[in-house]
Amino acid sequence: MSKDGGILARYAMTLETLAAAPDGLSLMEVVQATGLPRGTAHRLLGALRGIGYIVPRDGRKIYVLGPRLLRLLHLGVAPAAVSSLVQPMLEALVARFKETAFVAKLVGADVKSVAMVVPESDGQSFVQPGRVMPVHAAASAKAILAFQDEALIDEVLSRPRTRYTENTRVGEAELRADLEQVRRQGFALCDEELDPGVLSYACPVHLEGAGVLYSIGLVGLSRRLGDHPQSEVVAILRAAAEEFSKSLPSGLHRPVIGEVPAVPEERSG
Amino acid sequence: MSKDGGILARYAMTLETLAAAPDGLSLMEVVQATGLPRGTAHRLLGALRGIGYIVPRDGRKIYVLGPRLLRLLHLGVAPAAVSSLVQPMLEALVARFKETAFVAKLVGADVKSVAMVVPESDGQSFVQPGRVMPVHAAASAKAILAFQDEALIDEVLSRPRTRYTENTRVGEAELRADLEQVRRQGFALCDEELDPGVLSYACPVHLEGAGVLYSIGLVGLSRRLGDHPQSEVVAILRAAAEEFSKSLPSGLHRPVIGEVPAVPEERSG
DNA sequence: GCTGATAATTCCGTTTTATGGAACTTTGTT
DNA sequence: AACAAAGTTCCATAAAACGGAATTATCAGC
Repeated sequence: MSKDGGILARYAMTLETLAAAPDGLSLMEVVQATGLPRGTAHRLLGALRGIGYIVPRDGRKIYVLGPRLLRLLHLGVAPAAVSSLVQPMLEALVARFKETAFVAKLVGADVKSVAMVVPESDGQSFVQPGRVMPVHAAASAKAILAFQDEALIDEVLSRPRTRYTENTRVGEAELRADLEQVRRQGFALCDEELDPGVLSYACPVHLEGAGVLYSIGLVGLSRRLGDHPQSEVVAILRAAAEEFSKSLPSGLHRPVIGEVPAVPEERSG
Repeated sequence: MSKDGGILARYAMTLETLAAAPDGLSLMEVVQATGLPRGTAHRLLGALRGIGYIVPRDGRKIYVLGPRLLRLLHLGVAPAAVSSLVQPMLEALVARFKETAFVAKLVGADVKSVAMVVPESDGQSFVQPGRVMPVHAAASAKAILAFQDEALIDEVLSRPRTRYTENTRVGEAELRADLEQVRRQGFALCDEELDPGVLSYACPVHLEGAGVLYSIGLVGLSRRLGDHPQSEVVAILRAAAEEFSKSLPSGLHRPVIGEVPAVPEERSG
């Protein structure tokens, strides 16, 4: 059977066929579109479903691209690519709070700031997109890390931590508690943990089906930013995160509502 | 030795390992990160490279995610997601020409309009969002189709074609010549081929490494739109296409050389 | 340039898995 | 209920993956 590509060629073809179909495809539609034999197409779809690259929609016979693939694609996108998307949102935040607004992204096991807008009033505080945020002392990093899987969290927490200020939290148990709190509350807060006198908030950006890869936040002097009620800041950041999420090429064609019951069947073996 | 996942599990693992490494990984790094045997990892990387999912960087021994994955991302993006992005650009075009401006996207083997802005003066429009543009009689469709691969062009040209006006081109040879001209000139022009008295221009949007999936164009009455010199219309549409391309999340992680200036300490959180 | 270590690549006999046509089961329709 | 169409399972055959070992390329340091 050796056509041109290798064994993966037909998987890739199948994925692209599904990607091109806004509402998903049934087995027979895939067969027609790809020219694969029925049994073969069925097996390929099963294998793709097995690794979460595609997902059955609604009932069980219509397939769409799945969350795992979406996440992979997001991870692969260069940070700079999103900066133009979020610029207007960040500017709106700055206009609202007169503080620096920024977006951070998970890159490998680091969290990097990828876009930032600074209020005109304090021009001295310049921006360094690409800066790696310390995971234990930056709200932006905690907001993202809290929603990663255990393996990544373990890896991150196994690294050495600098005590930047007397507020910096360096104990592993402390930090795990922080992350738990972030998960519960839906936002992260760093109060002079990185720089003295500086306060920062960050909200995770939940990508539909792809988990959390970005956070959006505010930084400013505790004296000023602290004047705003926490609930107000968080509410507005949450709204911005939601808007950001929607503006990203997140959603695949159809909302993947149903949960993915990870590896439901493993029979016949 | 069939572990839990299927045969694809290790490919997925490899892709995710690479996705987590913005600067790419060598074979041995992949081996270390995944625990795969050397020979196996080498073979997997070769297969992934064979289908364009990963790409060797610089020399030949560092692998990063490839353009074909990026294309998958764009294909999977719901058309509505881009409309907010292009709205400002379309409005600028409308302000400039006082004609309807729109963006079309390749969806499967069809070209659909996904966003448009109509000049206030005339409430009438010739394009509605979601409308499938006939591939043989719409500049927007030709601008996209011209840059697809032969298989897709063949498929599209094998379908029946309606003769909308006496200018409509239905002959296969004619249409192939049209596409060739689009490739040469970098834009498509339909002069009363779809609706009598209506002229339309469209330029392809070239996505970095992902080919052409969108076009951006103008439609209007021949009498009015025809008054503008073709070179002027095309130049401005080209500029808009370029701007659009840059605003999209194109670009996978790049062989960025000037990496992390590693600023010692600065404020932020 | 020589040399020694490390990474990359190729080899190849063995074993596992994919393959796809056909048979079978489920689903949906008149 | 009967029929048609889609979905699923079966299975002998053929093909490809497998991975350890051997080979070649790459690159230090001398």
